[in-house]
Amino acid sequence: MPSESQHRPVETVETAFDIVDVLKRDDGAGITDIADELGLAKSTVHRHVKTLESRGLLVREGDVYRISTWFLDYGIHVRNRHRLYDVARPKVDELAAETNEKVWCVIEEHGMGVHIYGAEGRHSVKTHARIGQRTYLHQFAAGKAILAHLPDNRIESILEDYGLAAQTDQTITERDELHDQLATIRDRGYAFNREESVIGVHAVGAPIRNKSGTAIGAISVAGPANRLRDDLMTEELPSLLLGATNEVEINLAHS
Amino acid sequence: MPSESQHRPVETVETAFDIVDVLKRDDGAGITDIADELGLAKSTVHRHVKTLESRGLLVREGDVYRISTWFLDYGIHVRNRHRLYDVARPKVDELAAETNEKVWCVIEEHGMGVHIYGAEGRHSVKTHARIGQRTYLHQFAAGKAILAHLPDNRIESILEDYGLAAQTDQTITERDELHDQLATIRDRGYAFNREESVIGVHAVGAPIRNKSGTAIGAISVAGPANRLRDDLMTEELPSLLLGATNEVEINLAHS
DNA sequence: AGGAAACGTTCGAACAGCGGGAACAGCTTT
DNA sequence: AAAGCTGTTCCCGCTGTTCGAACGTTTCCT
Repeated sequence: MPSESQHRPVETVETAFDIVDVLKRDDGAGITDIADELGLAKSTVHRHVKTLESRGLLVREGDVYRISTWFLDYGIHVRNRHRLYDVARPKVDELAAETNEKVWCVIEEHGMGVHIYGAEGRHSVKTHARIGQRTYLHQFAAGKAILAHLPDNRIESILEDYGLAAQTDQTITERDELHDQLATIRDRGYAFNREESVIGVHAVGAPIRNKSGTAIGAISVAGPANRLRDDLMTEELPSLLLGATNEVEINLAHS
Repeated sequence: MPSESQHRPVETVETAFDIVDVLKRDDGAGITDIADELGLAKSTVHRHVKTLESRGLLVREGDVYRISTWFLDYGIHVRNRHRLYDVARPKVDELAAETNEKVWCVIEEHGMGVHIYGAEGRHSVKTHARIGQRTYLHQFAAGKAILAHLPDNRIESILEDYGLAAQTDQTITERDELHDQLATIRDRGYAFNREESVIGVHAVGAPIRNKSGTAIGAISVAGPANRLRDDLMTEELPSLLLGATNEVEINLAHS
């Protein structure tokens, strides 16, 4: 996000979170492993780990340290306090019941899409996505719906920061094509995803905007490509989605 | 948890998490507020906040900084990777459907009970508890079920560390009474909570033990006191619960 | 069994870098 | 117009972090 940055970071804090990241990536590790992986002295890592452990942020489990459930406490707190969560959750549940597909609520943060709540429909695909997952905005329906409804300068700076990495061979990787699609999305008010993030999965996404028209999040419906097609994909789902997002926007304005 | 601790913590890391804690408690704050609350210089707080923000861990929202959804990512990761989660979740869902009450899966960590998954029954009370919530083990059914099935020395050290704080006027605050109850719980295999954590709420909890018999977590059913009583409370629910926890224990052993 | 390797842990010393105060800039308030 | 409040930047001094080496245990290997 920060294009330039003239500030000198607190390196000790960075190493602490580097350690946390290693423990997340490797799903638990010992002192020596961490030290090797980060190029730090064992004693340094040891002191950090003991500090984090004494705060309860890490848990020793046999011969490895793991991230503790304190992060779950922090994370759920963040979600519950988000202005969108309380308003969007019932609508997401409704949509899942109506469509029988997987429905996600996604918010924008630091130029990425974050899945904060998902509801299972009766036939919903066991999806790739998890709560908390971060995805590039150009790679999926909800993300494109958000991206299309951000101010132009933010769109540019996001594309500048993250580029257009491919997830499948259908992912948009050309700037021109993206801008064309964004214009279309702005026109009709919703976005499609045809195997652009996962092969075999289609999705429809619609933005949730604040009073000034800027997207703060989106709701999407995802399902198998062979079920989400024709009128269901192009007419029914968009209409259901827009109904839901409109309600959310109204409730959001009066809260 | 650490009764002794001869190690000197990394103070810079502690202040970083102190800041995170303030932002969680106050639900967002400015630089000056944080500095005042922690007794630090504004410049110090500023550097820390900018460091955390550049990592994406904080988000600036108007004139306050907030904790970001990265913590949700960390937290959900912790939960998903927990050996109990995958095994217990379907059983918790089943129990909620069978009993129509609120069902929780709780694990032990650092001598406290952490709610990692909850399922709504059709009539379930909108409960106090949230995912990620930490509760003293002596204050609720799942906690007492866990506590009863820990090694004696761990029980002692936990009571030493946390004491017996009251949550309601029914909470156990006497050591003798607690030990009596724990013995009973060990005998019959499950625990009751009669308005000990929330007035008007009863619950039944049963432990989930590993091969060596030590509890690693518990499952509980909670509901209004006037519905959870008589045979339902003392016979039916315990029997359903024990069926579920036994299955979980078996699946846990073979995974 | 015995030895070696690998682990987490402790210690002291050295200098990087963290913390603090004061000054600056932008904004609203009075 | 000026005074109050922000967040931000600078630089200096000293604290506290880092590292390497050595210790004590356990595990693995031959």
